[in-house]
Amino acid sequence: MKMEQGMTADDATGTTPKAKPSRKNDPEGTRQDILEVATEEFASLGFSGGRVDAIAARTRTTKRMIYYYFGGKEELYLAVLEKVYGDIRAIENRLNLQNLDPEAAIRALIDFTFDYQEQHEDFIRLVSIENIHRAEHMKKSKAIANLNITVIDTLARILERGRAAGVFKADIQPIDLHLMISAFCFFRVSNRHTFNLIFHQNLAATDTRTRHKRMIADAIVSLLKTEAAGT
Amino acid sequence: MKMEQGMTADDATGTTPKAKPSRKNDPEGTRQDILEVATEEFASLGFSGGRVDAIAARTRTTKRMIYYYFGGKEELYLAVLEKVYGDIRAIENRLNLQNLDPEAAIRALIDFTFDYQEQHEDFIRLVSIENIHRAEHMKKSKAIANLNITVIDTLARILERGRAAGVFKADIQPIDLHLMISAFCFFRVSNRHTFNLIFHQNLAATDTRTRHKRMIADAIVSLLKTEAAGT
DNA sequence: GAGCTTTTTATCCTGTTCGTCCATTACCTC
DNA sequence: GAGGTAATGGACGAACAGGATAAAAAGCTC
Repeated sequence: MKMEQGMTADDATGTTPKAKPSRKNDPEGTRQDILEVATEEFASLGFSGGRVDAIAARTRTTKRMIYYYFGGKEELYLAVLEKVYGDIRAIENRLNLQNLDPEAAIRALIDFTFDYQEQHEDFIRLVSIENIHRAEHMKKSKAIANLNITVIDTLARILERGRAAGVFKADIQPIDLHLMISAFCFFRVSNRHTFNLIFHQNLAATDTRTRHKRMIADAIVSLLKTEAAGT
Repeated sequence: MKMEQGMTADDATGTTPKAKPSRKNDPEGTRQDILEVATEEFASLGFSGGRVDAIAARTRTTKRMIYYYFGGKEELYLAVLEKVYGDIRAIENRLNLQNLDPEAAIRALIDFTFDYQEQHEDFIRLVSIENIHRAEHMKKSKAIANLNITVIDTLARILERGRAAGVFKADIQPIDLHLMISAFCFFRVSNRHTFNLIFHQNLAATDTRTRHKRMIADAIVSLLKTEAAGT
């Protein structure tokens, strides 16, 4: 005979008179708990590879609660995506680079992007995963569509100041610049495993990291300072 | 009553006297057929998302053949990986850039990389997928480990010539340079979907493509020509 | 064409996986 | 504390997915 949770000592016919465990309701807590575990699961195994049962098992609650709070596997995955995107945008929006001189501002922005991507592998993985799915889940998200994107604006202002000051000569669009910066920082993390395997390098090593950070910053800055050559 | 394949006209009790279809054996053909369909399936849906049954259905043969020729889902996936990696390396190895002047050689290499990635989305997707799996499948592949990688060597020689000629002043390692080029070309394709969605751009558009190609080439070249600034 | 191996087809099996049903307990309001 | 709503737990089910079994046809060698 098993001692069930929720039984009172009186109910128990066994010889272990335990105090009633007495369940505590914690809606917001369970929600967060599920969301955190789900983030790890999906970031680690992808949407198809992630298992609802596995998530439930590592939660302090049960699978039923996932469906109660999120509706289903896909909605849970979407909630995860919205959370991680919300996080990075929130931080980006707090960046204040307008009191630095243009080159310093660009370097600071690259510095931030580089470090953030390096430290948030889960984010990188989730974005990669979502691209494998051709962003089909993200397309359904109103939260992500309404995210306030300030990086492009920030970049535009820096570029403008740089051109006005005569330091930046190249005619580069803010979005393209953002793409170039993101590409490098992202790729180092996202493609780390195959790259390490094929080229016998360790992209996670500290010295490699600092070298790469300087390289991408130098590349961007020298691009901006160089007059367009024309093709 | 159904008319079954393999029935002779005599066996058929129906009124349609068909000639015996008579099966043809085509081992290599079947193998290739499976491999091609599997490439599409895995590139499109990932390893976990890809379905053995779905592959079999789009093949002119049956699921049993997949197990007969490849052993299982994972081995089939590995065969796909080995094929696409083999393809790109084979082409890379045929590049001949040593009779171009250093800058032209670098630009030609970037041109090739850019176009290849742009045109082989399946390759990009499979590499992304494999990175989500932390390259655990690739690690098991002897074929990929033994691939002859010449890009780094090619780059090293170009850099050397450039430095000797006094055109390239920066002290950049070949692998790092390859990383930077790959990162940009790869990211444009791999992260196309989320990028388009968030920044309302179309990274697949032709004008965007040519603009980006020039930008990455300019960035690399100006990096190489610039003296290291130091931090 | 006999005998053997290779290639192919059709059917079945078992564990997994997402999702649901139903009952129970906590919490809040009056 | 009565009664209603929110939150929770555990077990069940139906579809699916990877793989295995058995047997037959094709092709090769002598």
